Amino acid sequence: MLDIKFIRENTELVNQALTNRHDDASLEEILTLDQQYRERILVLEELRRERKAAARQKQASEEMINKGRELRTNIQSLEEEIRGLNAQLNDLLLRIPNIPDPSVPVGKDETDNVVLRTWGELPAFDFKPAPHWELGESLGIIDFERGVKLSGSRFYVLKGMGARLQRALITFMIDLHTNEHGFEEIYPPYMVKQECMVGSSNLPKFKDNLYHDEEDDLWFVPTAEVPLTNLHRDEIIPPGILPIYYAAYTACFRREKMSAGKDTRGIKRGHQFDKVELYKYVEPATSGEELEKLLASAEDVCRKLKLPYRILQLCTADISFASVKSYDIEMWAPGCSEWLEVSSCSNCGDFQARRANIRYRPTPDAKPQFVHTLNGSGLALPRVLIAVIENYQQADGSIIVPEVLRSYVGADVIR
RNA sequence: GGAGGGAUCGCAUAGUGGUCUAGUGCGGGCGCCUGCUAAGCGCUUACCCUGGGUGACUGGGGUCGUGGGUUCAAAUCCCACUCCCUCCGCCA
Repeated sequence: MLDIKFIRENTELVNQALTNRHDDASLEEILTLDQQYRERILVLEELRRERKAAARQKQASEEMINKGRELRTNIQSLEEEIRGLNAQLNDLLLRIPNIPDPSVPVGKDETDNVVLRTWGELPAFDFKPAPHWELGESLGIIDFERGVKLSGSRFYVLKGMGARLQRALITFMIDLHTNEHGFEEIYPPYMVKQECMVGSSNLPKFKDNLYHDEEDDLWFVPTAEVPLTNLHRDEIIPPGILPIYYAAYTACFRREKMSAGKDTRGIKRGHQFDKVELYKYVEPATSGEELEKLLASAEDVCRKLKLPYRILQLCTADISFASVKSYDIEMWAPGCSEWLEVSSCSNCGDFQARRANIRYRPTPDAKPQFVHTLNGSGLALPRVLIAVIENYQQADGSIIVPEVLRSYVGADVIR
């Protein structure tokens, strides 16, 4: 969420940001509401001051009681009006996206993202590389039909070495991030309360993409970013604690309403998938460099797996709602011959911190201020699984297990 | 799922309609005193919104788990919700 004061004082800048993002939200109504709200508050406070002063008198005369009745009526109707204004204002504010950093290229859609660099050699095969859905079925490690039988389209079952390979990847990633990159491992709930979804910017705008349990009003996390953001919701972090680095493995649940019909083949886009997520709470001045470090931590996974990848700088139209600046990591998948997004690393500035009310105290006697938060996948499992299967495939349909995974998998080759 | 108890400043607690402008103790901070790692004394101690002043500062309002309600007046009474505790039942 943006600071209403900031919007008030930098309306042009915010409007420009909305234009650059191709977001159709409007500030006009917000500014009108804000002005009304503040005018009414002033009147209300004066009435309350009168009531307070009167209530301090011990004895109440008939006259005072009558005057008090009148005050009460006025205060109540004013309070109701202000509540309404505030609710409207808040709802609109929650739908305004973050302002992109000036270094983010202005673009109209994802085709304006910029490839910053590419790492590794694209593998050369002396046979036609197969897509993972063919390899997965022939090796008996991915069962699409039974996934559909259990849960419908966009669900699949991993079997035997397929399940094991995924579990190996998860463990490998968490070990890497906790042992070498300074992250603390977190195992969070997969279902959270509504206010968590608001704090991490998933609600109200992206309701359609979330699973929701009606009976207990719990929301299924679409990413561990949600619980990790809310871990410190409504907290003031004491001096000397930041930066905080968290790594969490969770399943992720997405209805994929916005991507209906897209990527229905294989395991690229399911309703349920696994992900190792990296998350940082940092001091505002450091968030720029922390984003670069976050990206490096995620990249390290690709390098250790020896999988070719490239780094994209996302343009203004493609960075996520809460983001100031984002990089995507895409791995090469020779079977389906496309670059697969395996990670998106974002600096959210104080956007989520303001929504979730996460502050820190720079020094013991300083006023609390909002932290900056960053998130990035490290990495998303199904697509890494695809990349491993397709890049490490051999002519006979077997898959070589990447060196760093062998101790976890307990085999050199999956056949 | 059933029955009961509870949520007040960092911690512990007092407060059952106006004397609460929320007290006290501990802890924290600042200072004073003192010939000695102690003790004592004084002051101070959260957050949000909104105004004034260049500034050191300062005015107003709100917050006693959350949201409503009753009342001239609510920490206190009523309703709903959230969370915690105790007991019973069920349970991987």
